Amino acid sequence: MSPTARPRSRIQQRNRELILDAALEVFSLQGFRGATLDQIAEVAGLSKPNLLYYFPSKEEVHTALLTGLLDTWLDPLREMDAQGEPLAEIMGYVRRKLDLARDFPRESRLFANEILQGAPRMREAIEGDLRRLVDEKARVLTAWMEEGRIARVDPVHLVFSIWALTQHYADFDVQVRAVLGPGHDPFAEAGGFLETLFTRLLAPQG
Amino acid sequence: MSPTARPRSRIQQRNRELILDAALEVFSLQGFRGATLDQIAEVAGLSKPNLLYYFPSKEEVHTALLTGLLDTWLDPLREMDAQGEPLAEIMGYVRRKLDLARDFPRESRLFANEILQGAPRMREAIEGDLRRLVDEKARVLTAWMEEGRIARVDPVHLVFSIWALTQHYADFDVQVRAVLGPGHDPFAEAGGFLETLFTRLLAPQG
DNA sequence: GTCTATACTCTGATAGAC
DNA sequence: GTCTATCAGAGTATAGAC
Repeated sequence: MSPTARPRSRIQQRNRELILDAALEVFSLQGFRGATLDQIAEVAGLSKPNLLYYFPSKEEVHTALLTGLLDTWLDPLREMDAQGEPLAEIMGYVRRKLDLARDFPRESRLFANEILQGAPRMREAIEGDLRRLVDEKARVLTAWMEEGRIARVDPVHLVFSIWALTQHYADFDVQVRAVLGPGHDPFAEAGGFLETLFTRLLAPQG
Repeated sequence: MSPTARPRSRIQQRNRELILDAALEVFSLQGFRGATLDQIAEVAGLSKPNLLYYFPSKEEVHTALLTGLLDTWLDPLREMDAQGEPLAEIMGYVRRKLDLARDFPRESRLFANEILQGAPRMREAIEGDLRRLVDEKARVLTAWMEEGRIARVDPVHLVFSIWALTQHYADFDVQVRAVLGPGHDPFAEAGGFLETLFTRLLAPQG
């Protein structure tokens, strides 16, 4: 009666999750080459050979993390609906992307590391799925602009700006907190700031 | 007729520059731990022992790169003049920061790597010099807002947004070019987009 | 499934000839 | 100043006992 597609014992399932969580922690901070199986095994609370019982190699652990990451990362953009109210749809996207950065900062840094290094393990996905989705949504944005429902601006760079502004709070978290000092909630403040920014940028021009 | 005063010094100077340039190339793509002296030596066109003749350790090469990097990175903000015309001063800052990202993408990625990893070798500078400068300029921005010369917005997050939007084009260059496709000049387009963005964000409200 | 022991490669750094 | 040779330690991965 188990609904799991690939039957694994609870122990296997649990240890795989422990390893992937530990790997996310280490890879996101050190990059692929900078991370070591020793570090990952220690964070996971397993021995190194035991880790290699679950994954055949370091590369495979990394691949398991990247697989699906891009999808998760792009879901908020997919949800932007051409039939909805333009400004509300865009602000909803910004909101979802910022929430993702707040709730999954390690995933954001893993992605940032991969791109910084020239996307050696994600090039294909970026030139394929990512590009197609952005092109599609850029057409939606362009249509809204031509209908006069939002102000005109380069639609692709608009998407870039949403990525840059939201991911900055996850990837540069250390810097953001150091500059703000204690007693601040960076993501809460960012939410208000970004709402102001995109409202003023996109408000239909008189 | 002028005899070379210190010929050895000139060779040293040249090789040090070769090494630092190669190290910038490798560290900016691989991070500190991911980079190897072999890679750096090969890019520099020297042997590994010869590299270590000029710098006593891998750590010293990295430190030599980071020293002064923050200053270079903050100079454009330092130049923002409280006595100038507010919008022109801010746009000048955006322009200078974007030019820096375009002309020194490796330095930008080196910095990004350092922050992503939790700023283990720059924490002090970030909590000190960086924070002080941002606080100072935030007061300038706040004064301009209170005088009604630019629209109100959180001044520190305004600075964050300038960093995020300009550095994105250097750090995520691979992704930007993959999405735009051939026949684009990302930095030229970004210049126009950012001018529009900050003009609309900061135009004094009616 | 998990462990100890270990093979083998890579990496940072040093010694010493020229 | 630059090279070859080399060391010690770290790192990935495997063998095999339990």
